[in-house]
Amino acid sequence: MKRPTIKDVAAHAGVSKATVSLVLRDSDQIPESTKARVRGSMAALGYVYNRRAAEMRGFSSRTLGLVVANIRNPYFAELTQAVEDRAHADRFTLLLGCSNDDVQRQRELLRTMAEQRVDGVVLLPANRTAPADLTATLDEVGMPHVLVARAVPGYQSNYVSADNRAAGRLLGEHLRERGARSVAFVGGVADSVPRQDRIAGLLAGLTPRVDGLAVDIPSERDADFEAPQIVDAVIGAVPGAPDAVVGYNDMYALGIMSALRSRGLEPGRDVMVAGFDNVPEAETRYPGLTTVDGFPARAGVAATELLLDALGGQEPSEPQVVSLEPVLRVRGSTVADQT
Amino acid sequence: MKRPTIKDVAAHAGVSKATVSLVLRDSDQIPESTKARVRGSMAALGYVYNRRAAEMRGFSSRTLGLVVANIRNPYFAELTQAVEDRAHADRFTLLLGCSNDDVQRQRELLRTMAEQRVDGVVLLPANRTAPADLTATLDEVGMPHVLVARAVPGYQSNYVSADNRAAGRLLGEHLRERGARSVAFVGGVADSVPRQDRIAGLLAGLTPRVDGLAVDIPSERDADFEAPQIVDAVIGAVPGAPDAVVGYNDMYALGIMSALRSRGLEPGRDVMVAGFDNVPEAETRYPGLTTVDGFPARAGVAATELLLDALGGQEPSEPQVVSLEPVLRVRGSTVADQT
DNA sequence: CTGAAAGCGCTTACAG
DNA sequence: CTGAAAGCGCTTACAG
Repeated sequence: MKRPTIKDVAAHAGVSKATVSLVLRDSDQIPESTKARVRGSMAALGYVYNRRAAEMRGFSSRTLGLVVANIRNPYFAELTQAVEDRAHADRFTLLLGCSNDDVQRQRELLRTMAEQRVDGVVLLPANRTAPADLTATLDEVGMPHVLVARAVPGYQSNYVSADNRAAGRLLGEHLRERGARSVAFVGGVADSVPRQDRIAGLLAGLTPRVDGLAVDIPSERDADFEAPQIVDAVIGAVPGAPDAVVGYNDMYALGIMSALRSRGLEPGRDVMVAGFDNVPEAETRYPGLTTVDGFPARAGVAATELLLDALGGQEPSEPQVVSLEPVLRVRGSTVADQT
Repeated sequence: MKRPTIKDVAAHAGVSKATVSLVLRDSDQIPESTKARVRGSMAALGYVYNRRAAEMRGFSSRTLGLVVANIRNPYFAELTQAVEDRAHADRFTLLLGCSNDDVQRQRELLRTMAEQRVDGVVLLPANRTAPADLTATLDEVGMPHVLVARAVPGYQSNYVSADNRAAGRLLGEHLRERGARSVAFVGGVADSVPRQDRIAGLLAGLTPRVDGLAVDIPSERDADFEAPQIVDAVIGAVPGAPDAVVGYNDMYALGIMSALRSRGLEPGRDVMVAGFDNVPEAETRYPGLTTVDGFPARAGVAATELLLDALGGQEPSEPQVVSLEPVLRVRGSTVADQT
């Protein structure tokens, strides 16, 4: 029941282990006749290459780690898919971990990945990750890495993200042009960097017409998309409804649209709604959701390529920062006669 | 720049490699004083345990593989998250692969996972997977595995899935009670087993009131949720609209709801809409989407536990089949006065 | 063109 | 209580 090794293959084919190893790498030192015989033995025995044994001779494990906060947000799912695609294209296998925005769990996952000897790791940090967490789990362990989507203030490293401030500004300017006078911001964890950046940009874009948020309702945990309670709060907090409700991301915004409708308010006509990310649903729902594209697939690809580059170089090079220029997608949720 | 090994730790602490190894496993043969000293050396050197080297002495890699068709469907995302959670609880790390419903790519992924020596694999098979594919990539390689969500006809193995036929029947009976006389079925790949089961169950539930589908529009690829074109076809094919449109899954159904609305038809009032899976959005959208709960998280947990059980046993035991009893969730998309 | 030997970083009997 | 030695499945110079 034990798995066959090159030793078994060698015995079966009547050659040495070294020859089998050379056949595995398709070396041109070995004549085709021998290769064919050895390959026949492999097939006959059901031999499977043990990459992890090979790795011990100094080879790369050809695995990358990906730790995400969760995978249920379509933005993260799309990013995950892109990282997997890009890694697969270079024949890397992906180890996946979901931290569920739990810093302790994130630490365990990063540690395990180091023990598994991944070549490097893409990290979408859990909310409230401290720089010291990453120093301990990444730097001290000498694991090449790149952060994506969420910065960790005070921690220097490779980093790929949409420019959240610019994204907020685009949305703010659009809402101002559409005549918004009071704007509510809903969802996201209070102290998260992307949230603060989005709000700061939004306010910059709204000025001078609006000089602050009418309502600002963060959520306890990031994947809490239970918009109904939130919308109650929004509507309750303002005399009449605000002109516009901006979700921390599209998932919140879509929830808000449904909640408004359940109260007889039509998004785009009675209240403007907008989000961030441009998840696929933002386009296909009716009315379409105005949002700022964060290019999750591009972010995933860019992060993976940054990581692969870092693996190539001997010297730990300067931290690279890639900022994706956001693009506004105007749809029916803010302009009633658009789809 | 090379990573420290137990040899380095041993030298630093003035003990033998064997002692370091015993400290790693927290053996009670070693006095606390020695342990403390050795651990101090580990910390000082930044030592990271090399699990893959340890594995070569016959240890498990403590990794599981998960290959899914894609991760963008929230059903699969939820299932993936559940598998990761359950694996993590037993201190297993997950290797993730996305086949994108490409059989060739699925084969590569399974092969890589075998080479990486995962202990076993959970597979959500790509559409059109042939039994021979799995025999070659799983059985001949001796890799413990469990299929989930989609059966591969003619292939015997551990299998976890919702009972799609029962799910279809529940929905069919519900639509019949609601007075449906013509029903369109939309989305999903034509020859997929779950699709055929859902339709068969649906028709059984609709009989005798309805004796066939008014329209049946499969999609080319599984993640094509572009409902607009599909809805055109649905509406174009029937004199007037059909009474009810059933999506192959909730993603199609949600797309249909939006598309209907964009044509001035209100789901639940003018046309009934229903789906399968009960993704989170089905509940939070307005109107809520009537659907049949397929319990993705439970399926993921059950599959992982089946796999972990199979790893424990020496003998390859009889294939286990777990069928999750579906539950109908009635919401506003078929009953206008419900939420 | 192919084989014998050393070594990757661990663990595990077996001595002492 | 701790060390020396063998071995897990590979690869890589080095001989022949």
